[in-house]
Amino acid sequence: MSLKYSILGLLQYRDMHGYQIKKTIENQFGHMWTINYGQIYPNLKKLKDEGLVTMIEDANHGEKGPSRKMYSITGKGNQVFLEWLESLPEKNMILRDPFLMRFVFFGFGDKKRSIEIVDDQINLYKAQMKKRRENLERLQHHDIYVRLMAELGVSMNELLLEWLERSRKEIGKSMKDPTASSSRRLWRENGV
Amino acid sequence: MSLKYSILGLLQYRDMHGYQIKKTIENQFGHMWTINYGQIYPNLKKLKDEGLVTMIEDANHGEKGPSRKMYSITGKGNQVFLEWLESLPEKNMILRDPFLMRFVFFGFGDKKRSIEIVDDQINLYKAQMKKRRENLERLQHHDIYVRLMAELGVSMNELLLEWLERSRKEIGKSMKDPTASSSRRLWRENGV
DNA sequence: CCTCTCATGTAAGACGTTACATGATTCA
DNA sequence: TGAATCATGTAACGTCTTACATGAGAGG
Repeated sequence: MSLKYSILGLLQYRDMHGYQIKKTIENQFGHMWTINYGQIYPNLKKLKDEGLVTMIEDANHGEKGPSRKMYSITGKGNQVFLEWLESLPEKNMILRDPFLMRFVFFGFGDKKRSIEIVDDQINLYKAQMKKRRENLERLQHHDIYVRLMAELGVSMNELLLEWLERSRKEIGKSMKDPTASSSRRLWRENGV
Repeated sequence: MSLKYSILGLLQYRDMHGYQIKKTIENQFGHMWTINYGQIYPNLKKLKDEGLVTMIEDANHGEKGPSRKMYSITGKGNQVFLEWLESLPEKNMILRDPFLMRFVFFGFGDKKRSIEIVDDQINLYKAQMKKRRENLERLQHHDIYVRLMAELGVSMNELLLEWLERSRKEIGKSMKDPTASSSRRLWRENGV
């Protein structure tokens, strides 16, 4: 997996603790990824065992808030990171979306309900859009790679919103036009 | 998970066997999803045990090729499917991409190598684009939902290609311009 | 006072991938 | 003759999610 390497990548910028790693991946990279502690902490432990990072208990932080464990990348970690960075990605993009999985089958359900669900998605992406635009503004003078990633996040969001609005209209149209829904049979006959 | 429900959805169109279900999900829905037999067959078994589908050994197929097991949706399966279809999606879109995960860290590696890896992605999406456009053409008179999904697949592909080409140029620019790479420090100071 | 954010972790279970086994047919 | 496609399945392994436990500080 690449989480391991992403952690090593973040530690190139500076030493970090687990909580910070999660926040950075989720908020700095275009708001495109999610990760949970169940992945972060075991991975940090493993990286430490493999000698790719070292851990420093953050003693002078102990007074206020919970104890922090800062991680630093080692020479070996650096080497492993660079090897990964320059290798070709093992896999293609993976996309999973419970909404889109439903969407394909909306022809079998109630149109009004479909529109409600689409509207829900529109609101979701509008909220996300706000975050992503703010994030992009904040990154204006940063590392071009991080900035480009943030731009991709915004562009994808825009595309999705336009597509959702268009889909909403087409569903509305098909509610009034009785001939539009008869195409199900064609697919049936077409084979796979 | 939604694979279970996607299978029920496909069985709304017509009876299918496992192999066919895989092909349909991969090729009919915008070439956006992948699935493997390790998911399909256990899921079919489970659906059968739950009484949501029934299995008919395809006897009159036995002469040529391996034995087929056709699955039909039951009344109960139909009911469960419709409940799922009209419920709100449990989760947001999940995107994972080993390429994008590398991309954010290209500032730490060799620029020439980065461009090679970007070029590789461009070729990959160009090939995918061809498939997706053909798929869309084939679906011209089909179910609007399936068609809209295919359109989304093409649009996303286009967006990704444009973004990759632009990124390629920007990496090239940053190779010549020494001031462009100094922004790493800013992020460091910015906190998380 | 209550909620949010900060901070670390584990255990169980769900989900997904890879690799293997098997074998016929079709097409170049 | 060899590769691709059709067809079904399992076992082992890896990854991811969810739920839990714990506790302090900040701000409204």
